[in-house]
Amino acid sequence: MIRILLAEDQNLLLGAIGQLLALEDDLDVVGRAADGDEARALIEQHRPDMVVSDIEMPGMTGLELAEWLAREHPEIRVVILTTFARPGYLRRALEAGVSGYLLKDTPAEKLADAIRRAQRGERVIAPELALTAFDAKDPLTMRERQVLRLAGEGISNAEMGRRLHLAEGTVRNYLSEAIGKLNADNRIEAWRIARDQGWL
Amino acid sequence: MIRILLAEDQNLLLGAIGQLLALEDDLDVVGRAADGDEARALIEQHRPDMVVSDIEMPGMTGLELAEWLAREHPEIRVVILTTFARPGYLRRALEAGVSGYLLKDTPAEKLADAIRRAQRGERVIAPELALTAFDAKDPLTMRERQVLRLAGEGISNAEMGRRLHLAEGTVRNYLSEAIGKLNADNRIEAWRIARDQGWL
DNA sequence: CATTCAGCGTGACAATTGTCATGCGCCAAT
DNA sequence: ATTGGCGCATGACAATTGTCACGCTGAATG
Repeated sequence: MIRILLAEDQNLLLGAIGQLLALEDDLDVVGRAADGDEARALIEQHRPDMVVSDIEMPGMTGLELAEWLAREHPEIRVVILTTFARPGYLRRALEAGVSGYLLKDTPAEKLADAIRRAQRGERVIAPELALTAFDAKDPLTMRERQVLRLAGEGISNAEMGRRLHLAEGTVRNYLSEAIGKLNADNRIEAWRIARDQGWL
Repeated sequence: MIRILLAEDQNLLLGAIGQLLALEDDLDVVGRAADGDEARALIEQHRPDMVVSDIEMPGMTGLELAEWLAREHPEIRVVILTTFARPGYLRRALEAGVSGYLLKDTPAEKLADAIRRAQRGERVIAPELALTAFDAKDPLTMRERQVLRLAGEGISNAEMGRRLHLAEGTVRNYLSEAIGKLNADNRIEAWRIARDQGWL
């Protein structure tokens, strides 16, 4: 019997796959969490064999959860289940030692099977992603990432300077660096590229 | 027996709620589609009592599907099931005469119930949205919408001018209009506001 | 049928954004 | 102990973006 904890912020999906997995007789869903912090609490309480988690959740993300598990409970396997085929996410997940990385458009029938394979020690990666895993490495520095994130929200250079305690010119410089590194033509394009790679 | 057709591009969710609904003995899932066009074909074929559809799908969106159903098969009820609490989406859905508008973070248990109520003729709206339905109406003109969409992809004014066969100054003007109407400070903020309202 | 008004289109000018050269400190490799 | 590279920080200058005043059209209103 594989004891599973689910973390997924979309309630409908949380409930639906919960029921789906509960129908399998070798799987037992011991807990359901709607965000990373709740997941962590339930993990301490139930000590499941495996955590199946979304990435983008309020509070602690699935990647942070995976990294925390690798440190604190390395015996608990992790399967990431996400909408986003972002290379940077996969890379980070693999670096956290996850056993699986599946996309939410996997057919439902395959999920239980993937979980079993992961539990047996196999590493289960969505085939669309297996290739792209090791292409580009994040070239951004912390400062560049900061300004890019803010730029994506439509914040002006002047305002960024104020928030980060930098001269406006400095902010412009980081943005320009980022735009250059990402081969973009402006901040918006740069932001989209970085986001799609999972670098923000 | 309520005969249902599901349209949802996230396969996992499509399969999971399909199974979930099939467990109810007064509900029958007669077809599953992964995009709007497939949904339309299956509707012609099966003539379900109700269509449960996502909004953002490749090809024909759920809103377009709802509008088409209102014209071609007004007897078929529509329930929209989406991630996005965007007022503009709800408004448009209601104008297409849908019977329900639910968010994907509804607990799974409530879904079947909402479907039954919708089938009985009730109009089921996610409570978070019931209020916001009739606040702001889309103030954008077609041109403004066009340039805003392109701006959101990081396209420069010059390039937009080329694509739309307009002088660069004209493009700048539409953007400026849009920024003004939306009370934004720049194109990015304007784009985000419009998108969050469901106006793009 | 005159008038008003909204949408489309434009260019001049102002403000913001992007690029580049430069300097500083730190650390790792010679 | 140097040297070279990288990240951080800045300002001058160039390019792009944002604002405004304006003209044109057609549809709606009186």
